[in-house]
Amino acid sequence: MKRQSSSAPTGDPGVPISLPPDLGLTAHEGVFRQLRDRILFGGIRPGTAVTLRGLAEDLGVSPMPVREAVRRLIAAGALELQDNRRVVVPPMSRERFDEILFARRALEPELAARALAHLTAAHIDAIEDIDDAIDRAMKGGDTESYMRGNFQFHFAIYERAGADTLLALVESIWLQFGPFMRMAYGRIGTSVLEDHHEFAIAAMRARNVADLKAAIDADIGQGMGFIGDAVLSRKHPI
Amino acid sequence: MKRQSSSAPTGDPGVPISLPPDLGLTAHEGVFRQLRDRILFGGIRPGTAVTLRGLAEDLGVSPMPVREAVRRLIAAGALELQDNRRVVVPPMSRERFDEILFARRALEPELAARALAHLTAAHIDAIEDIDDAIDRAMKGGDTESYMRGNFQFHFAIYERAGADTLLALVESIWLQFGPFMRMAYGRIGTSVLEDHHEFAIAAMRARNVADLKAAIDADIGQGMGFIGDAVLSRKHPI
DNA sequence: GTGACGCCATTGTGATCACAAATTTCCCGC
DNA sequence: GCGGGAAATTTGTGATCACAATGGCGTCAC
Repeated sequence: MKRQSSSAPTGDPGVPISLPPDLGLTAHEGVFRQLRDRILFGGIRPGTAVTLRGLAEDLGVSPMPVREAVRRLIAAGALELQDNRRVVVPPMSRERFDEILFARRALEPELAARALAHLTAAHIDAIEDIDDAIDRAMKGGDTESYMRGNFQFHFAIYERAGADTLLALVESIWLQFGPFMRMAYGRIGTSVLEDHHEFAIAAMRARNVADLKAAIDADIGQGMGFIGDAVLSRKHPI
Repeated sequence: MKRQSSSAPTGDPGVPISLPPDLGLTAHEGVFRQLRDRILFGGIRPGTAVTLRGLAEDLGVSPMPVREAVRRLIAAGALELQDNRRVVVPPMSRERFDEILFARRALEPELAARALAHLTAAHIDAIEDIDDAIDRAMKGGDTESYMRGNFQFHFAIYERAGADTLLALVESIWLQFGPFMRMAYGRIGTSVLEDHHEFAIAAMRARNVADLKAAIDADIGQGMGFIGDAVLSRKHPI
């Protein structure tokens, strides 16, 4: 599926700014991934409006592919279309936070369990490398790298389950609490975190399903507890 | 949010066919609901291609709002965009079916449990009315009404939980197995069904959370078992 | 100084046009 | 009769234009 001829009918040189040049995917798919990453890793603050034309200019495309990407993200719950037709990252509430926590604990340990049989030693080594990078980012206070690493750690496991339908549900959930991870880490810092990734890696090496599910569950509880404390304690929950 | 002026620039009378005249929602929202219902209640056979222009003509709008509605449904997993750019209802596989079953059992009993506290006697009466309608449809062999009733029964309960995030996940899941319900009932008929709705109603009246969760879980197991037997036993799974 | 009213820019929505890829159709050659 | 390739149609994708609604901003009255 090649990209269109990028004719750039206007007189300007037509240089896309932050979108990778081509890569053989459609414009709207590229915009979607770019936008998804921004949301997932805290690039968009909750409450601030996102405009189609603004994003289109940012990414060097027409508003059209942006519309489709935004529509997808709205369907995933990552963005919200307000009554005034403003598009924003929806605010977090105690109720919504609780639902997200429940869904994560209901789905992610199962996904990890299903992945275990398909994980080779090489896979586990790669996952441990990701965890090492997370540790370095944590020590260095690099919030962005920490969040990217944490996402990679979890999904490197989940992807091996070969359960795309469940994976899509979990991705949708991550998109909904992603923006608030950034807010939490920004407020408190990453140095105080102690995740349960080591336990998960040990359980994977030991091929122990119960321990792996417990480690993932504990990691979710710890991480979400941290976010919940930081975000929901505010007077104006935003 | 009013609809646009519907100028109908072509010479034809411009009569929308199956879309309700206005109702104060955007065209793309109307198309979305129409299309969602078709998918949910078996109006679109898996594997058959859905074209943007074709649907637009059917619904009396331009291809534009159809694009957005289709994009939303693709994001929800209800439709699939193949490599050849064809849009279809994705086929069912044993693996995907198993994931859907797991997700339903993980989320729906919880949703029912959370709804219980908010259910008034009047709500339960209304739900029982829906179940009566289901029984009539079942006796009469009216597959369409049965499916609509079954959907209404479950979501009349789930909606009262006030858990929109979880509800959206469950809606996405229903969209994915809906088309195959029709296939199953079409092959075997609705008369042999015996759901667990009565037990669920009794548990709601008794305010018994555990029984309600058990009834919903049993209903899911029975219904999905029926669909699985009918759909996955085919030589060509489609 | 302060409030309200009106004007203008911005924004999402929908329609139409253009284009390339894919599919179908049709015709010719064997 | 039957396969194969070229032409024509169909289809998704992207861009541009038009429009109504919303928000922002300045101005004027008091």
